[in-house]
Amino acid sequence: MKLDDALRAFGDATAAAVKEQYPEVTPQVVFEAPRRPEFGDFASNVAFSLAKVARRPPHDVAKLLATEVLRNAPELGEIFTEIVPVGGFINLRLAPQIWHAELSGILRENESFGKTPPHGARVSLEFGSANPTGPLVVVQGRSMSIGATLANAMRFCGYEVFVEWIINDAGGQLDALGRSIYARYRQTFEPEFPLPENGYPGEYLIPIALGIRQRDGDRWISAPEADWLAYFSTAGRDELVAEQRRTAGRFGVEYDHWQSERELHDSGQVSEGIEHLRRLGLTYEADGALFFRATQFGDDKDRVLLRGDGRPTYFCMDVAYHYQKLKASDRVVDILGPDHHGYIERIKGISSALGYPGRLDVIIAQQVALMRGSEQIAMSKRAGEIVTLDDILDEVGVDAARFFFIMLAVESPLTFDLALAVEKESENPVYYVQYGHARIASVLRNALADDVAAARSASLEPLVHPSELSLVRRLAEFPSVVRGVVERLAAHRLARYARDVASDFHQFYTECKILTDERDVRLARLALCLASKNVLARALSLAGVSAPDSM
RNA sequence: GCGGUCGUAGCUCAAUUGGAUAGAGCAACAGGCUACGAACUUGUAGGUUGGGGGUUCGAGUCCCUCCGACCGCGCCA
Repeated sequence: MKLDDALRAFGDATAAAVKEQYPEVTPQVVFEAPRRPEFGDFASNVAFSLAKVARRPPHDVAKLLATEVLRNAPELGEIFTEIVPVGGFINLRLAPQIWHAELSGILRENESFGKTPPHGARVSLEFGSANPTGPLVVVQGRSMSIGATLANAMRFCGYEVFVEWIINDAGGQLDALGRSIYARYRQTFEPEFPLPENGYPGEYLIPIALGIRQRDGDRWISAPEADWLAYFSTAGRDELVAEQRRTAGRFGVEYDHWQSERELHDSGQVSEGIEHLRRLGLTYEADGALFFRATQFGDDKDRVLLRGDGRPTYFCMDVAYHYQKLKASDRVVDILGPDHHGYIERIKGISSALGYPGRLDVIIAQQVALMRGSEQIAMSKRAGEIVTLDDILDEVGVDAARFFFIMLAVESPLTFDLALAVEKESENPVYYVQYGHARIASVLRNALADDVAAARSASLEPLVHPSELSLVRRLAEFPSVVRGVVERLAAHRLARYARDVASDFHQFYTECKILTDERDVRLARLALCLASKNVLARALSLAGVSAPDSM
């Protein structure tokens, strides 16, 4: 019998017992995994919800239900080695053969274990987006790691996922970029030529300026700004976006769509969004500007769509952009930086206003502070002291970066210790997990090839040691962990789970010799190794981290 | 001032949306390789979940109120 069937059988029997005792209620019997292993494999808290109706303390109700269930369905006693009422909970422990069946299922499904077949639901995910005015920095690394992990987990759960990047190339900042590059261009002729105020002082613009000089020589020196501005800013945008794409690719993150903000304006999608809001009666004019009635949707202020001079605001563009995304998807998720949380109400207001309430989730990825050991790394854009994502990848590698960035819940500020991330020691969680995988691979190398082949269909009966059963139980959690990651948009659970799997494996390894002389035990343990390796590799790959066979 | 997020072991963080005696890692202390990778593992110690009040069978989680930290409050993007 399978685990799900066993739990369903117990749930049905419990529901029947409740019906019998308290005909007026139709209970929902759900099971949760208790925190402490002593409480068994699963527990139900039905008794708590019945306490009021029953006019008896939860513990008595639990006790009654437990005995009733066993009386009505004595065969459950075979499947559950323990059915104990404790303080209102009904704790269940499953017989080893249920776990054996679970393990053979994991082996059979192999790489698709935990995977949900495509069901057609579409999700749009936007993350990482940065202004096209410079290289990507740490905070985008965090946003991309979380976003890409969520995207992987969603695909694994059968969603059709669109990963999007928005290029903020329509505002005044692009003019500032153009002027900054122009200044760098002029400096190749007159070193004293000043950088513009509110410009971008980073030296990364110099190569772009040199490129222009190489192509065009001195033809822009005496030209008026109106002639060169669009040319310089567009050239800068193109180069910098290409650079950002390259970094994202190096980071293992693939985007389905790079959406230019200008394009949204040029294609008329912005006007379309405005018209839509106008038709819904959600706009009004005041002081020569067009406002969106954001206060109707929880914002503390109405927001400007079109300025007094008729130019659309950034928010206006975002309305249009989200309108497109909401039309095309069943769920839309934005991951924004910490300075944007004042923006959440506004953007969620759009979702409701456009007729898609509850479809939009906005996650704020909190700040990342950089350390190297005990030394704090200052980052000041103004002084040009920027630590780029590329710098970090050079220093710690993709695996450590991807793993560190998803380790914490998004809403917690993250301190990224570069020294720790390269440490090949126990305190580095990436190596801990990867070591687990490499260790399994090593055991499998040492085993006879025939044994490994035979293990896939071997009898699992010999697996009775607590550390063996704990490991199986852990592996069996994988599908629900991935589902939890998707439902709660909580990528950190995957990192934590990978750690737990590695930990349970190490404990099993320490307590049980795998390559023993007894063939049936050896094969069963090799089967457990195969399943563990598979689940570990799966979890790591969803996180974008490699699973090495040796290190 | 208004609004948001947060405050959990010495440090860094979890806690399955209200469940049991709040859990991990690191650091500290004491153990374990004539066993496949010791990059591992076992144990000990460490807590009034910022303070106070409330809601109920039950609160780290929900409500109120203080304290503290970070952030937002443009016809910027």
